[in-house]
Amino acid sequence: MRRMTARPANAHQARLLKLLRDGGPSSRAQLGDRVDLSRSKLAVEVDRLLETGLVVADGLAASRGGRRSHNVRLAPGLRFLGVDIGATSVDVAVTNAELEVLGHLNQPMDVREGPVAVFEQVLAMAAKLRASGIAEGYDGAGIGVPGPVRFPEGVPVAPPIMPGWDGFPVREALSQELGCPVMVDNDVNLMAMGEQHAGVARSVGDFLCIKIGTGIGCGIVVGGEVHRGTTGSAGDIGHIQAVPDGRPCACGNRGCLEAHFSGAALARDALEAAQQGRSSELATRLEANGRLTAVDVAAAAAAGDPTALDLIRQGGTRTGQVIAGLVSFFNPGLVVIGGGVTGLGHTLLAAIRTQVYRQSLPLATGNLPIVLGELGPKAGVIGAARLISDHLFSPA
Amino acid sequence: MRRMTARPANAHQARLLKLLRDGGPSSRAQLGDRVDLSRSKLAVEVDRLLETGLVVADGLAASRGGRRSHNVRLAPGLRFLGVDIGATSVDVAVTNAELEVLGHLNQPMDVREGPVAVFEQVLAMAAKLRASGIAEGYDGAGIGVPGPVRFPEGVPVAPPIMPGWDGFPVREALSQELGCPVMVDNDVNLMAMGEQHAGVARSVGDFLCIKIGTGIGCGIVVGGEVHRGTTGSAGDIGHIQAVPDGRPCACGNRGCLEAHFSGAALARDALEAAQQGRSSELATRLEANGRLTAVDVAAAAAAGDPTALDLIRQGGTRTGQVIAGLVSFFNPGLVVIGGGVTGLGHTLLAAIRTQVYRQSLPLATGNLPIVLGELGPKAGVIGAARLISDHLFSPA
DNA sequence: CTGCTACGTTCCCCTCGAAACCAAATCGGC
DNA sequence: GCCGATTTGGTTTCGAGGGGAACGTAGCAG
Repeated sequence: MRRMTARPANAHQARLLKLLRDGGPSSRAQLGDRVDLSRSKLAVEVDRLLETGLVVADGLAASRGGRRSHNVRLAPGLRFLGVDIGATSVDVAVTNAELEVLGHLNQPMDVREGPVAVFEQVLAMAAKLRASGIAEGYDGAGIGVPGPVRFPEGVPVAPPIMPGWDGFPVREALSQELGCPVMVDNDVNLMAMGEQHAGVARSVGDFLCIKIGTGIGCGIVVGGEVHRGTTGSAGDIGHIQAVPDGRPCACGNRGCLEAHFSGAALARDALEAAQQGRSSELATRLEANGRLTAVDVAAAAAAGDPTALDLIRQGGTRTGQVIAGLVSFFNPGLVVIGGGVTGLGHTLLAAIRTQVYRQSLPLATGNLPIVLGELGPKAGVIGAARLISDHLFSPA
Repeated sequence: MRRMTARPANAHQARLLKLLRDGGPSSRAQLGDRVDLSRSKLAVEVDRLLETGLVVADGLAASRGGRRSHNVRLAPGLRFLGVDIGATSVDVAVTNAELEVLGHLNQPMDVREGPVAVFEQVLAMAAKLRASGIAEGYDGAGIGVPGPVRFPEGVPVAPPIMPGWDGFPVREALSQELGCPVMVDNDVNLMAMGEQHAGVARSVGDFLCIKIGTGIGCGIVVGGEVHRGTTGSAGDIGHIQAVPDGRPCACGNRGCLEAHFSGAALARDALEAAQQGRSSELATRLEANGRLTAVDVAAAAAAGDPTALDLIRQGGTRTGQVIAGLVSFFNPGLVVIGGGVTGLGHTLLAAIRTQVYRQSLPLATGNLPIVLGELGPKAGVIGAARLISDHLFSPA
């Protein structure tokens, strides 16, 4: 099929496209309720969108006591690619224009293999999804990388855990390969956008989204918009000091949060506990798999292993200490916990909550929900799709 | 004279008023360069503003090679009152419409005496300024209080250091007394607005403004706008844990930044040092005045007293630790240090800088100026005047 | 006096919003 | 079951408002 060529001609059309994306098929009347336009102007702009093909008629809606309305919807053939590059795995998904996930693949992969190898993988996965029949092509792609990004250019800058990517023109390269527009952002920001679009953070203006995976980061949403900071490194909380004179960290300092709690730190701690004979549960799993990850700790904790539970609680407490500071500072309306360690579930959440509620000001915590993300691994790819759709659904 | 009765009728007029406020007297052509309006529309709106009396003709400008332009300016008789209520003193200033300070008074006062007593004081100071002839009346007033504020209503909420103020209708009460519109905000936010308007933070979109006075707080500016948080307590960093299991704090926790460094903590430490005979310089000053404040420590440090220098350095290091975390999280383009302890000057600044540059990520600190505010005690009152002018120069 | 430049105003056309108007469905009464 | 009242959705008409360009005006330089 023909790929998306048109772009909204003005802010009104952009607004309408986003309403159709977020609200699904709608009548002109429904659109009119949500946008500040006269009915005549609205009709004109909808007609123009129909002409471009971005929007198509979608039949008559059921009557609600009067004349039935003619629904319109976004072109059903539009397809966005959402890519979430983690430290140790890649997620690729295809969505329609309403950002519903039509297909989703995950593959282990080491980001340190560099952009060329990773892109090969991503392109193969995108091709596989296309081959499965859910997409005839891609109208745009969003991609998240585990490090700071110079957002306007779509280029990673000084990413600690993916040194080979520094300055690599991710946006340009991927756009060339895929033949469609591409936007790049930090993976944590995309997770925040995902939970904002389709998860627990719907209708919350200011919130924090803590992603605990191999590393640890924080998406910051202010007034509905992602805050990226002056150099694109906002939310990089992994190297905030959690323990004075604590463990040495790869960054050169001591006591960084990430050195004390993260997927990587947890795996190290679990290994140590197993080898020192402090946990038979973990030792068994080590013997079975030859290595230990956060998943093993989660399983051991679920089986009631006290050492595993302790590791999780301690990590949660450390994380909670840092979050408590951020909550006092930022006064968010919601804190979302997500990322690979969500499997640790409510043990982790409870430890974090306890610490935050104890340490932050009552005024800031009084009405502050601290919850797990509800989209899991889909948050990142949905956020990525949302990123590119926000871009494409804006005036050219 | 007649007080300001008119308000801008639309967003264009609001924009023009703000341009005249920030840029001083201007010609229609100059305004046209800074606003996206046709020359015809611009002329119409300027004429309407002239009719309302908010704007007046200001003679002809010098020629720049062609026809001379007719300047316009904001009504010269407009007067704003800026009030900055600190924990231990009150600042009151009068500005013209361009927010230039025409008169400024400061008086010691304990905020814990409650709103009624403080208001009496403030009104007396406002009357004194008016009596001096610089104002015939006030067109609006901005007021800063040292605690969280429910911004839309202008009411303090659960302020720790001013318990008698909780829920007191500051905005309404003051508006009644002064007979003009009033806006209320946290004092730290106003300091940030002041430095943004007329100080070091001009033209910086994202910055932090750390105010170290009796307590310690932080104004957060995102995209040029003050971030107040969900419950108005954003920036309340005084109770972030700086020292695990550190000193007990009035808030019930231990190791809060404010318990280890602030005007109050510094005075306590200085007293202890003097009494323990660790500093003859401080002991002399204690004997002379019967008490010690941050000013004494500054003087002792200036005289080379090692204990005083040590106290400042240690405080700066503690503060720097917390700021380092905030910088990693927020990635600002500038950090401004202000408040009562600015007298400690570069000793303090150096300690803060050292700590932040050591602990934060290079990407976040690489191009990050950390500077002292340049407006001193005027920052708060200018910010207050700016707050009310922003309000009055917006469509009703 | 004659260009030249900059400033301000006038005129025309297009856009947009509000309201009247037209169309299509349900509901209720007989 | 028919018919009008009611409700909801969509279209047309009309007038105010705003942008662009042409035009008029005021100062400077030679």
